[in-house]
Amino acid sequence: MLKISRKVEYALIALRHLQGLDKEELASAKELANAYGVPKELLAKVLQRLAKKNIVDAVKGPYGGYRLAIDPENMRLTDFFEVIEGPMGIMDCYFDSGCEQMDGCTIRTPINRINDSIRKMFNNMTLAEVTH
Amino acid sequence: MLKISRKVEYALIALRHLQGLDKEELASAKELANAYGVPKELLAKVLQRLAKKNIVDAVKGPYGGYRLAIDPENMRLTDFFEVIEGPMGIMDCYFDSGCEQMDGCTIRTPINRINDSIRKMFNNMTLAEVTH
DNA sequence: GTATATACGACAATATTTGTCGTAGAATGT
DNA sequence: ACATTCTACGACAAATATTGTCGTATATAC
Repeated sequence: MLKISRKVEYALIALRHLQGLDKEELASAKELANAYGVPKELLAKVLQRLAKKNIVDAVKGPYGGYRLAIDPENMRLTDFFEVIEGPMGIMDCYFDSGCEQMDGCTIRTPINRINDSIRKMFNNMTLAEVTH
Repeated sequence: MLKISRKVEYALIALRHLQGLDKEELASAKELANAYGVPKELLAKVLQRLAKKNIVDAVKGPYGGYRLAIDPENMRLTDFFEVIEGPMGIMDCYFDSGCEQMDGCTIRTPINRINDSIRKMFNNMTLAEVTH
């Protein structure tokens, strides 16, 4: 329960690496995958996702790769997580969904309070706190 | 990400119900399952787990069932969650495990900080806050 | 002894996550 | 022009985890 996914894990590792590079310096998916023993294709996909949201810049072609596009100090952990996975909630019914028990469910409200607490917590943390 | 499981959900619903009963009054797994439209066998298993940990009392035989054995005010949410699922951590490497990247992993420390924050949060909440 | 409940392990079905593959497009160097 | 090396992206396969079911044993009430 309450696990973060590999994708998030890979993203954090990659970002931490990018953060250590000189400005403008690039690292390719292949490079990163080799360096950390992580499946290249999957890591690439995660990076593509981050690129789409302008968290990293992607440079195509030979000598291409990725570089950090934002200041980790200014990125809330909530937002970061939600770029990679969907919306973050301790229960599905928080955001969607075809839950049948809508009426019989007696714990929705308290559960949502927990949800809010977690969100609040992640809202108060920046990406920098994880990537160092 | 960060979802609680059905099992926990069912447990909370059941406990909330038990809390509404008179002291000594019992509710059977069947009753609860019907009342909330939840698979009986699974709910039963969860209740058995709670019984084993003396969170509820189990009474066998006809007219048997379960009743609350603790005061929800005195039960940390962390402990409750961990009765039903295993140890709670945002990443597996927190508690076990056969993670290969032990050396290459650069984000273990910060991730553990997050872990601790979540645990701290749940430690400061009681079961009563969810079951009302 | 029969009916009804918990206890519990084994197993099946489902859903989710993780990982792989194939193909296309963009930039670079020859 | 063309080969190389990278990103982009969708489709699919494999692995894992969750959820749900079933069978059987045991305790209790009547």
